[in-house]
Amino acid sequence: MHTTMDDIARECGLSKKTVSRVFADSQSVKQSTRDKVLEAAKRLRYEVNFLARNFNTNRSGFIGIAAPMDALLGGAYFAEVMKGFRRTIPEDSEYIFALFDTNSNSFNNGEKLAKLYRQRRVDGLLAVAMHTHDRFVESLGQIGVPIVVVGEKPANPDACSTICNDEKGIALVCSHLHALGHRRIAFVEGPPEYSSTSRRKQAFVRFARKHALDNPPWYLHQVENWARAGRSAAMSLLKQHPRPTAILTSSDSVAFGVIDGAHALGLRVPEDVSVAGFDNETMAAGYFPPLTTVHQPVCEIAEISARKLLEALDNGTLPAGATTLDPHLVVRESTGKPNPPGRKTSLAR
Amino acid sequence: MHTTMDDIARECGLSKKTVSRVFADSQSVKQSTRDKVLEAAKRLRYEVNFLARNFNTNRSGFIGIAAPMDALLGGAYFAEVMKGFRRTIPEDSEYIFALFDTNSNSFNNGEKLAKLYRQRRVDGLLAVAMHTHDRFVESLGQIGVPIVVVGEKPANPDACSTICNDEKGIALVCSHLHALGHRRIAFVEGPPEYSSTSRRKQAFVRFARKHALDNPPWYLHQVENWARAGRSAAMSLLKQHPRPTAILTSSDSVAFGVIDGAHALGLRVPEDVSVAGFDNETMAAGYFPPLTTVHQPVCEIAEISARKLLEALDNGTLPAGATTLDPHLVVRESTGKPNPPGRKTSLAR
DNA sequence: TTGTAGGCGTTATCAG
DNA sequence: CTGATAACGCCTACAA
Repeated sequence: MHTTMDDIARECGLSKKTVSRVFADSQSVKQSTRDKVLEAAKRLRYEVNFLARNFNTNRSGFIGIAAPMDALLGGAYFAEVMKGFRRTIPEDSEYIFALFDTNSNSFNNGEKLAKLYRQRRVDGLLAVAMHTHDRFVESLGQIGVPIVVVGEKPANPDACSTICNDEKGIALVCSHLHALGHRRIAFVEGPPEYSSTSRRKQAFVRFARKHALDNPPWYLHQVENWARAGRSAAMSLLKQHPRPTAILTSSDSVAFGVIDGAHALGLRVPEDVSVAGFDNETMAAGYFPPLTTVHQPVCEIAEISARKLLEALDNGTLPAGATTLDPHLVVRESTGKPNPPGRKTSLAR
Repeated sequence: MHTTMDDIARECGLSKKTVSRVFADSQSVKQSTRDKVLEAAKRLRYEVNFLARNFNTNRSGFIGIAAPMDALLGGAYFAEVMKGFRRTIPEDSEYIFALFDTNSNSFNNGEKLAKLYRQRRVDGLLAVAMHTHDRFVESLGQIGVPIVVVGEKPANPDACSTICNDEKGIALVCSHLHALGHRRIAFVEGPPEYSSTSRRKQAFVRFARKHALDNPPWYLHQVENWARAGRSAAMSLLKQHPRPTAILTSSDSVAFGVIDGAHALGLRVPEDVSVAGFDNETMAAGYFPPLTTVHQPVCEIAEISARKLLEALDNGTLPAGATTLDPHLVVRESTGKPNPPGRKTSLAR
């Protein structure tokens, strides 16, 4: 059927093993022999049979990308992540990417992923946008699958992950708002399915304590889902007295909603209330007003994750714990000085 | 190292083959034997070694998705396509998706894809957003790789593809504009890298001829790239005399630019000029004004493509030619009646 | 319903 | 630098 190494060997009057060496790129082959083999291979249209090679080496050559596809696939986040992956593991490398949806039933308990590994269908895994309730990292750690969690931090401290320094990010925005004169800053926290959400809230709480902000408990608001949740959160926050002069959110998506909510109440952003987000999503720059936010180095996070995995596939050992990358502040037009206390706001009119 | 069928066989006092039958889901195994095997497998944490199975069956179990990743990954189009794929080839099927970037150097000449197949790394291929200059379909047809082109139509009429009925789509918008009273309709054509672009233009030209529209040659405009190209096209079109009363584009992206261009000239849409697009992108509904456009059944196109591939993987034969799905018109606010001839337009003021 | 023998195409071992 | 022989773990014949 297909040409095999045997055919090439016979054609060249060599042993199978020598032919094998040529394609395995081993050094110990005379140049003339190598040329002869390559010529014959070209002539007979020979290609290495990876099914056989993989069987032999016990490696599939596939790297799995595990992610909640429905939520991620249309977004810029995943596009950036993939850019980072592909930059580090290029098309012409020995690896190919395989896609797995973590939202499928069997995934969360780790069953499916454990199978993937025991069945030798993937050599390693990159887990993107892992949810806090996803259990596969634990299941896999036990069987020794190389897995790197991208952008989130699993509960298990030994798990290998690469994340953005959320504490620093929050400190950056908070300091920015504080410097502008804000002392009543509210925080709208997204859903707890991502580990970053709670890290960001905790960082905010620390900042508030440290700088003795005038923050009553109801300035902390947790919202259910991304879409529109920020809007209602803002409306309830902004009806309170005293009203916060700035609202910080754990994600841009929520911040967009907060801005809408403020507008719905007849408040101007940033004149009446400043709003800041986190993530620097594509829409952030084009929003009205353009959103002040924290930029996560998503592409770099992906690159580093992929590099760690590649090294693990070579060495057999994965560095434990989280690598942390610094974000930076992007100041746009949604934040400004708070209204002087005496001045009427548009809401009061 | 890993548990093998031999271990299970020994454990159960059976032959390897019987164990094999259990996992190959063959009927001819006594229930009690089957149970014994499954129990032992569970106890010893046995999983079939797919590397061995694949080697033996000469199938990888991977379906390749070939696409220009940079251009597609952030967009709603790819998300829809993947939704269709995953619906038809679910997570728990025997197949896994592998990703390939058609923009990589080696791809266009078909070398890389042919290799993928000859090396047995993929069983079949789904080509998304194939460019007209991509040559891989031809190269692959020759070696008999099952490949389905999704959403575009390759030059080779024997190639298997699933596309939207562009002729019908154009006829729908054109009729809509014609019924509103438009007789001077211009067409802005996107870049020729997608086969759909030229089909749409040709359909427009046919309509214009058939209905004897008053269309001078300069009403046809080809633009280089999607972003901002529509804008300048509109500005040059709308400065001509007589001015078109409606502008149709071969894609929404271009239509957005056209609207911007009209606005930049101080023209109102649709009062001074109607604008219609094609694709019904996510942004279309939220644009100002909301865009009248043609909705492509992208998800269904992907589903049908995947189904055809699956059948080919079973039967060994791929249906030749293109399957065509009907689009439908989505009338929004960017189209309206043309200005009565005598009335001054805002441009003339 | 179950078992035996052999082969799939590569790489590993160890010898020359 | 090259070669003979033996794995690797499963599946396909065919036989019992």
